[in-house]
Amino acid sequence: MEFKKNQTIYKQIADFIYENIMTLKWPVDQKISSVRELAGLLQVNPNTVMRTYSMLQDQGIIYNKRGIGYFVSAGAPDNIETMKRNHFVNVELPEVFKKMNLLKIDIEEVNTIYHNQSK
Amino acid sequence: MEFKKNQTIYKQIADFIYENIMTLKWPVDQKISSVRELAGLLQVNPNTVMRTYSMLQDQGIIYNKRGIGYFVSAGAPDNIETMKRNHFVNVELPEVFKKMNLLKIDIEEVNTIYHNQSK
Amino acid sequence: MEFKKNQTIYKQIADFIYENIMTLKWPVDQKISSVRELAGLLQVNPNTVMRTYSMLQDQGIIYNKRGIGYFVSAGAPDNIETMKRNHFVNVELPEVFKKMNLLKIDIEEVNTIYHNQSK
Amino acid sequence: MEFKKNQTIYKQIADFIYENIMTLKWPVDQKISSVRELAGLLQVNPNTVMRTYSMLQDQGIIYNKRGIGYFVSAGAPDNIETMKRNHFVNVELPEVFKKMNLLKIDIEEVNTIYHNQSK
DNA sequence: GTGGTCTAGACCACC
DNA sequence: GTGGTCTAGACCACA
Repeated sequence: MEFKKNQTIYKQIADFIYENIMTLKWPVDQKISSVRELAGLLQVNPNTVMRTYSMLQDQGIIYNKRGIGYFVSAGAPDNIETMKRNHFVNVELPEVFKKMNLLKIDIEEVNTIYHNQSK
Repeated sequence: MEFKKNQTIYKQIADFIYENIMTLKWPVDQKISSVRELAGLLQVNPNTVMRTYSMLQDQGIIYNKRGIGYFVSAGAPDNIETMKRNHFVNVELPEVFKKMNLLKIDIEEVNTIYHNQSK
Repeated sequence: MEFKKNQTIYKQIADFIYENIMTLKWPVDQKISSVRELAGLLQVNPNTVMRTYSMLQDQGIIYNKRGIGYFVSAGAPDNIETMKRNHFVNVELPEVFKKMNLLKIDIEEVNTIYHNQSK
Repeated sequence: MEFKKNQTIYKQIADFIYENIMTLKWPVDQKISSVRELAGLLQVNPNTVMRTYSMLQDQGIIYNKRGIGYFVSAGAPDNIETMKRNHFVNVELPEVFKKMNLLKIDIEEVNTIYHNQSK
C-alpha cells in the first residue's frame, strides 16, 4: 500500500479499515488483523497501526478483547457511513463552495467537469 | 488578524497576500509592507513573515530590490488566480468526486445543497 | 568542519552533502544524518541544517519519510553533477571569458598558467 | 544601467567607473561626476554612489578636493589594470581550475568552448 | 531604513 | 526517535 505524503499515515490506515468495514469485507464481530500483522502487511511501524486502532476504538468502530485482539463493533458500517457523510456535507462541501466563490467558479462548471470526467 | 491552528502561520500569511494582490489592493510593482512592518501588524515574529516572503519570491509572485523592499511582480494577479484554479480543478475536485463515489452521493444532491445554502 | 565567512553556512553544508552524494559515500536511498545529528556534528544550530535539508528537498536531491528521516533520492548523484556542470559551462565560464576580454588576456596565457600550476 | 542581482550595486558602479578610467574616457586629473549627478544618471540612491567613491578613494583610484569634487588619480588606469589582472590570475583562475578538477572538466574542453563561443 | 542569516530554545505532531 | 514550525533576539551587509 502506498501513502500520500500530504496526509498522516495513521489516518490513511484508518480510511483503509473504514472501507473494509463499510464494504462488509470485515463483518461485525469478526476479529481484525493484529497490530503486528497489519504493520507487516502495510510496511509500517507497529506504533503507527496502534495509533490507528486507538483512534478507531475511541470512535467506537472497533472494540478490544484483552489478550485476543480487536473486533468490529456492532453498527460500525452504518456509523462510519453517517459519520463520513456528515463530515462531507457539513465540513468539506461548505469549504468547496467557499473556494468556488473566491475563484468565481460556477456550480454549472463543476457539473460539467463531473460529467466529462466520468466518461 | 487571527490564525487558524490547523494550518501553518506562514501559509496563512501567504493567503492574506494572495488575496491583496488578486483584488488589486496591492497593485503590480507597488512596494509591499516590509518584513518588520507586516510582522508588527500581524503580531508575528519577523522570521515568520520572512519565510512567507521567501516562498512567494520563489513562486515569482513578488520580487526584491535590495535595501528597499519587496514588490508585486508583473502578472502576479493572473498567475495567482490560474495557480489556484488549476489546483482546485485538478487536485481538489477529483478528491471530492472520489469521496462522493465512496459515499454514493449523487451530483444532484450536491447541487441541491449548493442552492439551499445560498438562500 | 570549518566555514568560510564569505558564503552562507547553509549553502556550505549543501556543498558538503553534494560531495558526499556525488562520491557515493552516501548511496541512493540511504538515510542521511538526522537534522539534530548533523547539527551536532558540524557544531551548528539545527535550524541551519533544517534550512539546508529543505532546499535540497526542493531540488529533489533528498526526500523525506515522515518520522524517520531524510534519504538520498534516486538519480541524485547524476543530477548534482549535471546541475553543477551546466552552471559552470553556461554561467561561470562566460563570465571568465568576458573578463579575459576586458583584460586582454589570451586563452593561450590561461593554458600556460594551467599547466604551470599543475606541476 | 541595469544591475545584476547576484552582486552588490556599489561594486557594479565601481566596475562602471573602472572601465571609464581604463579606456581613458575619464582621463587623469579630470573631475568625475558628482555623487548626486551619477546617482541620478544610474537611478540609484546617492548613498550607494558615495559608498563606491569611498572605496575607490581608499584604493587610490580617485582623490577628493573638498568642496569641489572627485578626480581621477595619476596612474589610475595602469593601477586598475594590474589590480584586476592580479586578482584574476591569483584568485579567480585558481578557483576555476579547482572547480574543473571537481567536475573532471579538461582544459581542452574549455579551449573548445572558448573557440566555439567566439564564432 | 531594508533584507538575510544565524543562534538558542521551545512546542508539536508523527513514527 | 524524527521533522516542522515558531519565537526572541542578535548581527551583518547593503541602499
